[in-house]
Amino acid sequence: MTTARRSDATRAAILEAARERFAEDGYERATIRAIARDAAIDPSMVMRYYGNKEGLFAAASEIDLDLPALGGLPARHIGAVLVTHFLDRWERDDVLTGMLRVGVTNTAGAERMRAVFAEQLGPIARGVCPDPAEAPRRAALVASQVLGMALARYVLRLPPAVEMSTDEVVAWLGPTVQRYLTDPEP
Amino acid sequence: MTTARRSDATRAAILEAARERFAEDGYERATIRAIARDAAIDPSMVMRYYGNKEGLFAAASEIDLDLPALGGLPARHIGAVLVTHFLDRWERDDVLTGMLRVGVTNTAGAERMRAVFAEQLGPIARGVCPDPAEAPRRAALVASQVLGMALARYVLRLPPAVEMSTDEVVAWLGPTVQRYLTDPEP
DNA sequence: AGCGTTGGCCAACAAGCGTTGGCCAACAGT
DNA sequence: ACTGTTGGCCAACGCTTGTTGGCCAACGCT
Repeated sequence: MTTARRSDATRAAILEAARERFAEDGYERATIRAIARDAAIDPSMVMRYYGNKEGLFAAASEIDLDLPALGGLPARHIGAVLVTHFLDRWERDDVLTGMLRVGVTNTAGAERMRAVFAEQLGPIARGVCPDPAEAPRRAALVASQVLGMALARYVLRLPPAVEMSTDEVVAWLGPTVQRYLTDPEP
Repeated sequence: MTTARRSDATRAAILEAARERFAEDGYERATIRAIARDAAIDPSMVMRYYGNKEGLFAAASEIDLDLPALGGLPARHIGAVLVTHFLDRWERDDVLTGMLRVGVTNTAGAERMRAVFAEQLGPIARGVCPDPAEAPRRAALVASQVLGMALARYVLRLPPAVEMSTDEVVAWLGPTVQRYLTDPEP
């Protein structure tokens, strides 16, 4: 077991600043110098602790969608529950917005997103959709709608998407997600 | 009327190279030097003709979704027609992928996207949805699903989304878009 | 008290960026 | 043929970036 180091606070501060900057500015415009300034330390410390910018990004983008277990749930409510959860998760902090920003411009970021959805949304789809072999496709459909709304609402900020209440979003997207997961193939 | 200049070919070459680079790399990583190299001219020419990088981007991102007139169409096919058209438009060239990439990291890019969807998708929604006052919201919902699929399929390249045929995508997304446009509010 | 280890800053590097201004050849009008 | 205009390249500028290595103070152990 590893004992606590004196530098752990600094490491954490760097990571937090990095997450914020990556989320706000995307990979290229989030400079190590700006991150270091936010964390109130010298840029060289970032290098010392995380090797290089890619390493920092890898450390800063460990993402947990934190999806709920859907075990005892009535099958026909899954869509609404899932959309509700995604909205919550998206508004809790800006890690997911960051993932989206970085995934779009950076190869490593895109790879990370593929992994996150395959590992965390895939199993859920496998649990509820009619034919487990179709689970990846159905998960991708759900991802397309959920990510699309996140894009419109939190990144592009299309005014009508921003103005909708979370209840309205759930009412509109819930049935869509529900259909993608549980309806027979069209 | 303005007469043709000798430099028009160069101007066009720059614009084409710019579109490609912006689409592939996003705003920051699409450097003027790289664009000039692609167009086989000197970087300073880009400045001469387009003022600065922002001006070049503005000129390179004049976007036409080229949406069809839906006049005589049976109302219940609108969803499928629209999705089909978007897929076509998206695969015809990489202007839209570029718009997406840049819209995510660049303020001017996001602004451009808001304008494009408000001006080109808005009117269509106004024409077919029950209450014209709800048109912007419904257009935003359609945008969220269409952009989300584009994101998953052409930018993040989630494998299941890439592997689906266009027919399958239309079969799944068509009803969603249809519902967003014409169903009564939930 | 002495000494190795750790945490941190400073100064600098090479590379790449957007951008500028000057120079030269090819053209067009007279 | 002469001259003004246009199209183009070259070389440089000031700046920012990621990254490196050396130096110093604070700590923890014996």
